[in-house]
Amino acid sequence: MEANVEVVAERKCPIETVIHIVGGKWKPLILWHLLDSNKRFSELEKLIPEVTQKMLTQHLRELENNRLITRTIYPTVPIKVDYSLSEYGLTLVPVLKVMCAWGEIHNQMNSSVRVPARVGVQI
Amino acid sequence: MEANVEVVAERKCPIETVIHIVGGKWKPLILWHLLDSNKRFSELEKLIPEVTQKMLTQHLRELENNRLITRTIYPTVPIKVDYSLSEYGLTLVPVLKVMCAWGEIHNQMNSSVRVPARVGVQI
DNA sequence: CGGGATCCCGGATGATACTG
DNA sequence: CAGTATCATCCGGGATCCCG
Repeated sequence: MEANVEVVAERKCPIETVIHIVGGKWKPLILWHLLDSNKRFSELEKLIPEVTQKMLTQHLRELENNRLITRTIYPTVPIKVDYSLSEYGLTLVPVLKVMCAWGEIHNQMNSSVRVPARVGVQI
Repeated sequence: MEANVEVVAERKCPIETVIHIVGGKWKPLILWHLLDSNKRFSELEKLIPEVTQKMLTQHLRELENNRLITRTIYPTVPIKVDYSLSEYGLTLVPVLKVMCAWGEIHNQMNSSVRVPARVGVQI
């Protein structure tokens, strides 16, 4: 990671902005767990067993750089770090809730119905 | 694309579902434009000049398979096809709106403020 | 404990040419 | 017009090892 500032590309479509910010493979889960309470690095590892350390670190960094989460370092030995939603991150919560609600409905629909693809209306 | 039904993976976090559905590189833009009105394939190409035909087709197919959009074929010569939000797709609109609203605010913030990355609170 | 540094793969994306 | 087919490329993500 060369530059210390993230280049915020010009996104004409604000939806893309949101996708870019919460769209990483593990970011929804991370935010999901932080929604509950602050979490240490090792706690997140346990809560999301499939994630590798590298990806957890990387996604936490991105969320941090986007100011959604706060990283607090306790310079004890051994070191302790915990992550929490920032004030700004909290403003995203309603958005996440709405997404969740729709996602749940969609999941339910698709658990019962197999999607018949490519129907293709003809006129 | 082998199977004609999409395997809907078990997603514990509904946010991931939404990301999966609208998170393709070009999907937000496509939906964005369809939000306005029905669009023909060639219209979408003009509205999103950077997309290749292949990717436009692919993402339209995925949106169609997820039932968010409807593909209507007019077998004229030359053929005419147009895409529109389906009824189900319309249920996603409020979600998109909320995402848009937050995304716009975030974009404005980041257009004026350069993000100072990795502040790292110490205690 | 909480990472960083490297190497690597596969799927996502792109470029180009062709077609019903 | 609205795609499909093929080949090339890029990059997110994983595996592994190392470090203060």
